[in-house]
Amino acid sequence: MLQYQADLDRKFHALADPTRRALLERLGDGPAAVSDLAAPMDMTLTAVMQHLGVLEDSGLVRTRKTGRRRMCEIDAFGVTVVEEWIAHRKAQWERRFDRLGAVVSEAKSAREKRK
Amino acid sequence: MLQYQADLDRKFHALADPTRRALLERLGDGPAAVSDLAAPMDMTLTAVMQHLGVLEDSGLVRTRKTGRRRMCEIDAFGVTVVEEWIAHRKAQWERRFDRLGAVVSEAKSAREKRK
DNA sequence: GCGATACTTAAGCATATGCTTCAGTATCAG
DNA sequence: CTGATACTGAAGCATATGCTTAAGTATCGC
Repeated sequence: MLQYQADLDRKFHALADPTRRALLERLGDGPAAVSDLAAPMDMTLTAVMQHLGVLEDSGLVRTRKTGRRRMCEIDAFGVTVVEEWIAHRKAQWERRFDRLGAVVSEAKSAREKRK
Repeated sequence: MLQYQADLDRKFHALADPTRRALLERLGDGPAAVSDLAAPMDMTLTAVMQHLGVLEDSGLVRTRKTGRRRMCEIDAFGVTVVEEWIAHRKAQWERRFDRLGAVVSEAKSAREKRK
């Protein structure tokens, strides 16, 4: 549970940066090497490497070294926890709205009866 | 578009903290005053207020002052952008997997033909 | 009115984040 | 072999974050 929270922390944090989201979008088209990812970015290779480090630690991206290049790719299952957390929250809110709705219609039918 | 990115930044950042996620879960049961939210937390009221400030700035929570109390509630539409961003990414990855699948089956039928 | 309640504001502080530069090390290509 | 390429690692630095304490202000309940 503690580990679960830490995982969500890392994943939401990883997603909370426009550069990292751009990297994920680029990686959505397919695997790429660090320098390919860095080329269009307006910052140093080192900075991009650090962002990739955050993404990898969060489990959203996997990388492996081949020769002198490090290939990066999306870990498609990485976002699942995030998706599920949001889905659960929405379900909770909707249950509440349903109950509110029930109360409202009860009140309404009570008014009907008095007629 | 710039504003869109900043909005995602704020929302993902707001969600990247266990205390703030706990506040959202609590608010999922219905509106509550700041001190009610702070009571079960292991930190000062001021700290909880600051977390609520982050949540409100991000558009995930709305608050209004009634008397000396400040009531807080979920803004159910606040997460929509976040949900959609994730949905779009997943769709992108899946399109890619489909194309990969197509390539694989083309190669396979090419092998079949050679038989 | 007046003390208790519910925030509010400001300041301070330790740590984390997002960058940079610079000096490596490990491949690869000719 | 040798120079270019592709990272890697360590510092350093400005700003942001997550907290705290302390001193307000504005209701509320008796």
